Amino acid sequence: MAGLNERKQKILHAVVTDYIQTAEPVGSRTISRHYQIDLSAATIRNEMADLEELGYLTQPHTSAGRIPSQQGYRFYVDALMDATGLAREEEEYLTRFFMQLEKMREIDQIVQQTARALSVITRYTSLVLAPQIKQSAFKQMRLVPMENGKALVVLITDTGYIRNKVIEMPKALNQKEIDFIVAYLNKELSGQTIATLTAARLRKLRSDLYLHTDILNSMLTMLEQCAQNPENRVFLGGTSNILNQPEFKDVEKLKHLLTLFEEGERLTLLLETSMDGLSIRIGTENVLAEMKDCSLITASYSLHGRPLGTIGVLGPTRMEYARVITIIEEISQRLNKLIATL
Amino acid sequence: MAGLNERKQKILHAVVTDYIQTAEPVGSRTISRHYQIDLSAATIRNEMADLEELGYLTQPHTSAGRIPSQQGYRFYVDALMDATGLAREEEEYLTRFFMQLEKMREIDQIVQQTARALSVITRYTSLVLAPQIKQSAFKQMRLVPMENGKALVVLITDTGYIRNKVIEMPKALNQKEIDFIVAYLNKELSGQTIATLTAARLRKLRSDLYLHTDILNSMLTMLEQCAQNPENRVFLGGTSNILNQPEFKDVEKLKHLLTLFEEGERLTLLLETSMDGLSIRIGTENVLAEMKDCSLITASYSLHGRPLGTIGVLGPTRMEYARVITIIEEISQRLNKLIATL
DNA sequence: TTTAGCACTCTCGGCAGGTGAGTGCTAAAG
DNA sequence: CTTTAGCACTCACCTGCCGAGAGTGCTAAA
Repeated sequence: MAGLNERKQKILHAVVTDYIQTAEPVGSRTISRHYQIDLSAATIRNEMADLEELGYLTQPHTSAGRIPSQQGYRFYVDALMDATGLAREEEEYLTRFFMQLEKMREIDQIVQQTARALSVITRYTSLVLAPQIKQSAFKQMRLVPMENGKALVVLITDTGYIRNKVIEMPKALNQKEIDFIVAYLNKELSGQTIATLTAARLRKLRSDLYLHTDILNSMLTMLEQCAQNPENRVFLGGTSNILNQPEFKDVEKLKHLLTLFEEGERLTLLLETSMDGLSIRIGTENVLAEMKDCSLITASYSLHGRPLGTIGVLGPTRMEYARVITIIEEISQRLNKLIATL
Repeated sequence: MAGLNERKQKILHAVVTDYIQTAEPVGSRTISRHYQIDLSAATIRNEMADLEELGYLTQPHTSAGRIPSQQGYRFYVDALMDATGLAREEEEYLTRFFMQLEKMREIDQIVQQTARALSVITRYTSLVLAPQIKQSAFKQMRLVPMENGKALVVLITDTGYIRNKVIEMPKALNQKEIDFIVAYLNKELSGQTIATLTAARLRKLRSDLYLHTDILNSMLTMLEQCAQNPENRVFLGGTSNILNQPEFKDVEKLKHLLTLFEEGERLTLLLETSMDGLSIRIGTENVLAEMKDCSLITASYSLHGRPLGTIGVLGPTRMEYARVITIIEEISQRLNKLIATL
């Protein structure tokens, strides 16, 4: 498998690079002229025939140039690709962008804006997965009395979520009682994730606060809803960018992708399976059939080492891997820093 | 202009109906056979030639059938179209959907879900404009002290927005002072829209509460942000539905539309100009150049007679006008009722 | 082992011819 | 005067064909 001598690697590198730029099958002549490989077209032809037999290249038809196969891209990404830095204008754009972002305190907005920036800067479609409320830790919970027997429950998590819910307040409570309940809940729950609210734990809370069962129930209902309701956590950016790729001039393919983009649950699942560091899925390495002609590059972002969500870029298999990887890693790092300050 | 005798109207009606269904140019034979018009194809041909000369029909090329012109659709919508009721399954779907919706109390979610339902049921792309915070009236404002010198401002509007902002609390205030400030603000502002907060009004508030300038400033900052920050208020549903329309098999057209879909500000502007009852814009009647081959049907929804936002359906000019209009009117009415209960 | 040369293959664009749907016009029928 | 049948005509679309061009594989020489 790794049995590619240096010359073959050079040629494969040239083919991939060229094809990524032009989207046209690459011929032997092109390579011998445009790349620093001092070999004649004929020699390169022989090598390319070998590379095809080994599975790294394919021919769309007999008398066309070669294009990288999925295996070819994989080898390129694993062994050949040269790391690139951020371009200066990219760097500046990001700095400006994150300065804007610091003003926002709510994670929803941050995530949505990140998706936008990611697609603008890469010129591909971006997918961003927001943190799961369920896996977020309590920071604070508050109860705000309102008029006509209602009250507002406010929940703030360490991941930057602020969630409100209006509840009925079964009987009038004075401020002292409210303070007591809230203080108790905060003491008990602070720092724990919502998912750890097991039935046993709930029983304990209920018995500790047996004097205020009604109001406690209402507040806990909100938590349960947060734990159960799987709200849409995926944000897209630059959907129209796929139309710039010649491989998607076919309307049928497009339809499959655009339809997928509207299926929040499946996208969530997809991104949840990529929560560990950088991941590159090429073509059929993607589980979703709709993405068999695409590559997806993802990186996770985290708070205190705990992974919260994923940012990703989707493009054709003919993607500018090196550039996108650099950008994604940069953004995920900056996002980490930002979230730590929430 | 209105000089169409009954026979011509019947024929125009038949052409539009047929073309809406098939998307193929309609020939004279088709009409004479499939519609209750007891005329030979030849007669219909003559009438169709007249209709073309009058501008209601066009021919894609000399020896093809006729398709309605923009003017043809306009006449159809204004005079010919027969009103249809909701299909039973549509009715059932809507009832079920709005029962779900009643559980949600926040307007953002309601609006987003409405966009989804609208696109599912019409099988076109839907656009929904959420109420403007600025034009919403205060219901309540609250200040919740938090640890380490911070506090949470909560704003609730009559349109169902709940907005939070964490602010610095300049000096420690006791509960009594907080209660006083909040009570005063609520008394002063209740029932008024945020946009009415003129400079003069703000001055009065500041002088009335001169003892608490710092905290007041922080709270008012939030209101100013609500008034200024034009957040994205447009929600889309069923974007991929445009791909089912044969008129959009051309990737270039698609690109223009999809790009437009990402431009929130322009969409907002578009929908804001349709805030009065039902509106039907056919082809170039739409201001946006990207929509010159589309029709947009919109209806506004309101609270106590005050229009809050718009729901709309976007399709090709060859749209099922009657069906879509019925659905849009139904949904906007149900939405009105729902919002009144918030 | 590399390279030059050459025949071969395949795509693509343009062109010709046939087909079919639908028209406009004319003249006869009502 | 209106309607209808008939017929020639037009145009899109499909098919097959041809030549050009790009690129290959193979062979034989360097």
